[in-house]
Amino acid sequence: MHLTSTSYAILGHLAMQPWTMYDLATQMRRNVHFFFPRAESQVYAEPKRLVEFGLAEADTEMTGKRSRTVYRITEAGREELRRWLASPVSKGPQLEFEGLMRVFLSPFGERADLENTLRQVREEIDGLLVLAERISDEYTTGTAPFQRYMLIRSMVHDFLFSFGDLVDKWAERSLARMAKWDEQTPEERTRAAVDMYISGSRRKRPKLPTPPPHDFHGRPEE
Amino acid sequence: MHLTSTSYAILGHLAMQPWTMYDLATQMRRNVHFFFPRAESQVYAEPKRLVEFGLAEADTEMTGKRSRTVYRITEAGREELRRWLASPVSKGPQLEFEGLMRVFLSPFGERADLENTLRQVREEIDGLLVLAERISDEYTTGTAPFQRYMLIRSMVHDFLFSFGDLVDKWAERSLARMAKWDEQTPEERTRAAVDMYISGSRRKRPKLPTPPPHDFHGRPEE
DNA sequence: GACAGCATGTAATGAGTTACATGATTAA
DNA sequence: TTAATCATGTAACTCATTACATGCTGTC
Repeated sequence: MHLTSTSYAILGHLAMQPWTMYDLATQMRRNVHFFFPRAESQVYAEPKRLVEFGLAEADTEMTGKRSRTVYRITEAGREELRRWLASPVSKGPQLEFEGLMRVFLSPFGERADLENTLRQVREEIDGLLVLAERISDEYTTGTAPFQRYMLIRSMVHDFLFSFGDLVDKWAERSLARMAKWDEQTPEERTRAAVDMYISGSRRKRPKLPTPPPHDFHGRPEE
Repeated sequence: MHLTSTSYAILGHLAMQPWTMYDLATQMRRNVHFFFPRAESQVYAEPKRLVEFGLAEADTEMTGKRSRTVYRITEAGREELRRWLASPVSKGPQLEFEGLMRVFLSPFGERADLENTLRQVREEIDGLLVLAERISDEYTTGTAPFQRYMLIRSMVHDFLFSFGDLVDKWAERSLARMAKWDEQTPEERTRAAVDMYISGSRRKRPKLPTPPPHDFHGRPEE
């Protein structure tokens, strides 16, 4: 039996309480979608594998004519989950950010394209921010379904909100920087870029010369 | 012809200057690895496709007995790149963070496991921080090979450093929160979690009741 | 009577990864 | 002469995605 981290995500959800696959899909969307996205078809495939390995069991009930299969974790499943949680993390945070690739390559397009990209990034990240806000409300007002895990969920929320906020603020200040370009001399623009590098640095030590200025497309200026 | 965003990443690199596939792999690692990771085998497959579509051309030279194939972009390639840069972003930032999944599921394991996970996260993110620092130095001292793109590269750096810093700081403060648990009453722990939710919120409005406290494993306390 | 939501899938496809393989050149 | 780096791949796989398909149930 080979379990992927997707398997453990599902197994972990079953550790909270029994769910139908439909519920599992809903929970995955709500809980982990923004840092562990999986297609629904995956979510529908995994519980069967877990049953196959004896890590979960299925109970089928009837709601009128329609069947409902509820999956629940077994003791072996809990054991396996504990084992996994004690094992080392297999990889660090992976980011896949096409928008940033477009920023990186923006000198080969129009300046307006970069503005559009940054605006689209802000729109895209709004989904995360809205969900985080909603869940935050639920926990603080005591209406969240898993109130009992709040200690830990608040940590996850902390990360997610920080991330969403970072993306939004970054795009915002990048647009603000662009807006200033017109009224800046080439030297001022270059200076601003250097400052960016200096402020985004752990050891804040003084940096030395200022390189010659170039414009948006990378052409020498002055 | 169907180009993926990987194709455009390679095409975009060729827009800077001609490269061998080996160089391309090196550049991808240096420039975009942390927000657009691709296996080397991919990098070696793409240029051939670009040539096939007339977006790039290959020149083979000889270094002694060994052949070197240098790929360069064509006018059609630049055109296609411009077209892509003007098209809408296909997806927002995708995060895949197994470590956070482990945090989310930590109530089903030991507290020590969570500590280990957070420490491993800090170790993992160090690679990004180190690279960002190195490149930052190059640009500010004027020794970077693509100094002319500094205006834009500083935006990319801004994001990347902010992200790395966020991950590191988040793991750090989470460990700090855990360390305090022992000397806190259940109410204080719960209060701290609620505060986390409130501070990680865009509209800072007062929140209402404090729900009953639970311990790390989600068991009711007091 | 219609529509949103519940519930469960399959089939085809594909992009990308892992692991391996090979040999030349250059600097220490 | 040994190791690092240059240089270029292939084969097998696998995880996951997209798109589609079906039909029931409860509510407005």
